[in-house]
Amino acid sequence: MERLEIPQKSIYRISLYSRCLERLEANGHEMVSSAALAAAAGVKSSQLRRDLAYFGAFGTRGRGYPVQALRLAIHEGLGRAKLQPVIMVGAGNLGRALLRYDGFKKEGYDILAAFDSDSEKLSEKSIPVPLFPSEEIASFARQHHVKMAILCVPAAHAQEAVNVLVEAGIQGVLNFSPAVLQVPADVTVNNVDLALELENLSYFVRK
Amino acid sequence: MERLEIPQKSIYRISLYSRCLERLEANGHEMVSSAALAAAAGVKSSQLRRDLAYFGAFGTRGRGYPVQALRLAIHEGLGRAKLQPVIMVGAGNLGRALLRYDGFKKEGYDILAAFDSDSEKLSEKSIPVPLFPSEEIASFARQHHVKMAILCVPAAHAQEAVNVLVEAGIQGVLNFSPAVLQVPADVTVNNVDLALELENLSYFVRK
DNA sequence: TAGATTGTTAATCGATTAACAATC
DNA sequence: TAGATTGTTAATCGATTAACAATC
Repeated sequence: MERLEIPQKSIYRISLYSRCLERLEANGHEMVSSAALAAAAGVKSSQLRRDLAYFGAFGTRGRGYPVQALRLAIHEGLGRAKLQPVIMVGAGNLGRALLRYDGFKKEGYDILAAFDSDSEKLSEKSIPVPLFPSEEIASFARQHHVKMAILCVPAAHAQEAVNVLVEAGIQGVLNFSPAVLQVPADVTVNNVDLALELENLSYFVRK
Repeated sequence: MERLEIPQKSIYRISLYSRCLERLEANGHEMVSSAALAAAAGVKSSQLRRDLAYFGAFGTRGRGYPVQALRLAIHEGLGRAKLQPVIMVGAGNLGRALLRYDGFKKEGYDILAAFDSDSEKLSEKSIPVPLFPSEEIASFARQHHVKMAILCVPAAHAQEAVNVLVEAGIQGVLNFSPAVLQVPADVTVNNVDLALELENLSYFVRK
């Protein structure tokens, strides 16, 4: 089963199933049907079974899926490298806000350091990680084997910032800058555009 | 042209085009071709033309689109209510972090107040908006005609929180809680799951 | 007119879903 | 065995793209 052939949308859902399985396991469930797990994840049961089929056949006809074994199979299948080191690029309002958020660490992603081109910010005290000038991104990433970055720079500087990241060997970028980024095919960029999300919501709100 | 028939993915892209048009306009461009605008937004030109067709025909064959008129047509077509009031529900780490982010206001979304069920947090000083107990959500939303909310409560309390929001007449929820929410069909929930995004990225990073 | 580019159709592609044989 | 539920196929649905006639 070639990993790269699993569609990205399936990968998202499978992570969601994993989270539901953790909760079921914590509640002492040993087996779960595709119908029950799908309901917990908010999808159709046929979709769930199809998604799981990318990893092979783990269920037992007539009985369902073993909760723990399925969770472990998903972890194995996704090849998730827990405790993945991450760097934050851009320490403006959003970057600093996210640095204070503890949800990343809880999920196993450790933000090692932040970088900013504005040396004024280097004296900023309210940040829970070391803050370095942008020039040091490449050497730091190589030294600490960092493969993932969170990008929070102004839109106007996002492309040049991501160029530096690519050059530094970063392979995955979580981009909060409202900009369309060009990267080589072997680098993945996931965009989170907060203003766009609100704007989209407002379309569906009756005036 | 019935608004509700435009697919949500098109709505997202159209907002993106709008942003690109603003930049073109600021740079003094009067006309733009579908090819150039599509390149700026990172999509195919045929997709852009198809998206724009939902609003009618604004281009001129052989010449392209008038930048300002197209931007205005999009604003009109999306029916965007700028300066939309918003409330923040949940003032934990992520909620407080986002309250300090100024990107929402810049885009015309004004966070009027935050709500939390933990009365301990009510004395919290580092928040730039008033913080009230959760019991006051409904009366506040009605009084200030709030139709949109940002939800940042722990997963375990997300469903009960969104129930309160629905009851209070909220029609759009930007949900940062890692939970699958059930809402009536006339309420829109857009999910932003930061941990899921990082987890997804890590799948595409070579180990 | 010739060149350019839209608006729109038809073809393609990919993802979702229903259905059901396999089988515990 | 009878009932339940998977794994998988085939049908459906929806979104993307190529292509091109219309037309500035």
